[in-house]
Amino acid sequence: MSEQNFKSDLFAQFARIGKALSSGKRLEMLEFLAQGERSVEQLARMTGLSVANTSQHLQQLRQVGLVTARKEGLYVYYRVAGDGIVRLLAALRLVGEEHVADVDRLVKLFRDSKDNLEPVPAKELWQRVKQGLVTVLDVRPPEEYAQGHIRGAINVPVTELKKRLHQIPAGQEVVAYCRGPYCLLAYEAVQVLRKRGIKARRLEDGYPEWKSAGLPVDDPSRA
Amino acid sequence: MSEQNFKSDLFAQFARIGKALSSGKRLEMLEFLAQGERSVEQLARMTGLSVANTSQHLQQLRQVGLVTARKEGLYVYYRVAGDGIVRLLAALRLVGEEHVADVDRLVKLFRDSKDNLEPVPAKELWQRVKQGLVTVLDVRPPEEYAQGHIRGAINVPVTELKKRLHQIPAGQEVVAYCRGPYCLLAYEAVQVLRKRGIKARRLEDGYPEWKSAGLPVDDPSRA
DNA sequence: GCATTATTCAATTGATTACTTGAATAGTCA
DNA sequence: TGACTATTCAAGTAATCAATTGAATAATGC
Repeated sequence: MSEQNFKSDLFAQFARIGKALSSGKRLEMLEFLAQGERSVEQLARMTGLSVANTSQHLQQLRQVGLVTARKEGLYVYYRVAGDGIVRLLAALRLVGEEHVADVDRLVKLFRDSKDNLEPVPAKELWQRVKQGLVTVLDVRPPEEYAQGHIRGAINVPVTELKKRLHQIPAGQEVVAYCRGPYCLLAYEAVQVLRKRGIKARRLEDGYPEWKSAGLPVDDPSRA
Repeated sequence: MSEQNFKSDLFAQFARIGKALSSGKRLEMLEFLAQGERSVEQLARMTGLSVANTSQHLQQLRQVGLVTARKEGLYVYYRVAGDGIVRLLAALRLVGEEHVADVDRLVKLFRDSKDNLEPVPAKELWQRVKQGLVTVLDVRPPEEYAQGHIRGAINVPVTELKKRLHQIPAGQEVVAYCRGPYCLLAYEAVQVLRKRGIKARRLEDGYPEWKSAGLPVDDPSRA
């Protein structure tokens, strides 16, 4: 095989991955799947697409190896194929934020409409967790928490936060996190906590980024 | 703006970048541009596309901010918009190698057909350069060398290597590098050097990856 | 001004894509 | 077994994309 053929064949393969990333709906699905596995119906509900359409998008993702599927009973559960995919999505996000004006505009609009004070970078958080200085609060739904979470985090979904405030250890700063940098759950949680006089900040990114950075997690599927 | 709208708008923007990466020819161009700036005609020759077609691909890349253009006289020179793009390409390559069976097959075929002994990782190379233990050899054409190269590297294009062997310091190991992990120039150089009894290896990646990793370069455009 | 050159624009072609609809498959539960 | 469910498949439509072709821009040198 000549170098020219090798190269164009190879780039054609990489382009298949690019094509899989060329749909906003597929990106949404990937981001959701980065939390843990999901059935087709869950993904359809979440993206607002028809089930058949969702299934077809998932098969495109599967064909290029970005997700894998597992059948259990009537349900087919999809999950991202590895941490490399989360890192690819992060690189895509970074390029978007740096070079696409519209992304910058949207993110600014989003951040300005929220309380964006003091997001905590992942590494700083882990330092402080090791020293026992901080309570890590996972505000995602219990199903997502159950599929893996930051080591030592406690789970109080944002929907139940007001009722379950007593579960938050007093006298210590709280850092809340959720699905990723564009997930609103942690913003909400921080607002709720601060209104009640609890010192609270949010993690800069979310669980998938934490995990793909190799930071400590509790992941029952690997235990 | 509701969270749902925000998210779909945002992912639609990221999808535009994915779409730009969904063509093998565009990926080839990006990889070539990662070496330094290039005119439209150079890129057309290099990809085997017509000039008009090349121009249109470049405009797609420009629209999503992956490349920028600069006009000088009759020529328009394109370049990648930042190091983040090189890292995005690297993440794409990694996912391809890990999850796409065809990529793995192609790469194996390619590597097996070449002498692939002992590629040197970038960080190891820089350790040894600092200690003065190794000669770094840039075997790309002088134009590419002139646009930036590994700090301290000497430039002998692979085409002239046999004639200019005397320029290689004797008694010291040589590490050759070129454009990237799928570039053949360094393989060739290693073969030539070894045939003449010079201890030689190749760098694992190429110049763009070295630079985007923040390792030291000599880059006249920043001087 | 005029010819030349690099690049871009505009219109056209055939191929590919997203989504819908309705039917087929495979597994569960009574 | 038969009713029911989640998922996938297959066919059709409208929209989008890659590449070609020929003309239009802009910069250079005479």
